Amino acid sequence: MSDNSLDLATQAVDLEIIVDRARDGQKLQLRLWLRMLSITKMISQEIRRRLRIEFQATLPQFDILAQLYRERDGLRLGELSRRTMVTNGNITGLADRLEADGLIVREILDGDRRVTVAKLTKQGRETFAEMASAHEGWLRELMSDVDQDTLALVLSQLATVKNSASRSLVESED
Amino acid sequence: MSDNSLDLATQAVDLEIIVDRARDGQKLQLRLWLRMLSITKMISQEIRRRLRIEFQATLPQFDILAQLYRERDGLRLGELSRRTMVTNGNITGLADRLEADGLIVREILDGDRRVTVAKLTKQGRETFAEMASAHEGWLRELMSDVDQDTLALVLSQLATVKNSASRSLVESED
DNA sequence: GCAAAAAAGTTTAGGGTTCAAGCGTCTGCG
DNA sequence: CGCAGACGCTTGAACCCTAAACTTTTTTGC
Repeated sequence: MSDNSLDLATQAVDLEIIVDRARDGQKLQLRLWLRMLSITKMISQEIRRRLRIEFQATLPQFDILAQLYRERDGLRLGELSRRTMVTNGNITGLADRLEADGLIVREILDGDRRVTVAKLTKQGRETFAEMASAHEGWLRELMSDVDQDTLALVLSQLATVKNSASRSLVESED
Repeated sequence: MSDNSLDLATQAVDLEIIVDRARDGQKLQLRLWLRMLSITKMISQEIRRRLRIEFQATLPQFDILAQLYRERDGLRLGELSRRTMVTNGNITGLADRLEADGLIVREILDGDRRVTVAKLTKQGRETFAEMASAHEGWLRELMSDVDQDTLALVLSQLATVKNSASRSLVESED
């Protein structure tokens, strides 16, 4: 179990925990991680496939449209990057393609010419509305064997996981 | 399911469903999906970052090494593709780079010259062992605020989600 | 005021991802 | 036998992704 042993005094204590854990059948963090990874890979491949076939769009594009859909006034590219967890440089190319497809427009903000704001066009709003509805249906379909109670439970437990990871990431920034 | 409402007769019916679900505070499937997506994105960005900094490796490369590590005799590229959920074409490039780095070797199978088998080199085994140990530690760190019972519970509930998605995918292949 | 620092986007280089098309290599069946 | 189709892998085109360097514009500190 790879105890990154630092100090002999705490070792004795830690060993008990380790033994208990070993008894339980192990590496729960690793197993949970691998399971989440395989599920999201499986589902997002399918979502990607359907978006491509039915809407000639990609998942990151859908993601950006979703953010803009609920912000009538548009969002600056940096904010878009933060919300979608996509790096800044990547936003540029995505916005280029969405703009070329006529789904969004880019406008330079008066008062600060460094800032670019992206917003949906009329066509962008209409197209996204269709996509979102289909997307929701696909998910209901993919999770149709899971009852509502379980869904709600997993949802809340995953909040714990998310908070743990968030905190860990913030704290390791020192 | 996919109610791309085509027909006015069914519309009225669908509306009731929508209203009921809205009352519950709904779209659990969608919310669960978005949560899983953001967690895996967050964690895998961090794992990627550390793999790059500490081992000059990428996550898919790590994934391939992991599969080969537990198969002393190596795996054919097609099998590798299936297990890692990476498309065939992609395996080629990944194997090219891993081979160039001296971590794996490719051998043509006697008896069927279409088949290529990849296996770890000595250096590959050693490097992977270090990576795996670090990787496991990172996950324990990222999930350190989640207690063991919760981990075990989420793990088992996610199995339900995974099975649902698997079944749904297989059945829609007709 | 003005140079230095910071902020917002873009560009670049190196991977990764998919799908579809291509090329050898087997194999089943007529 | 022989060859049509299946199989296993590689290639190519288009997109996504990241980090790091670079531009342009604005702010900050004297």
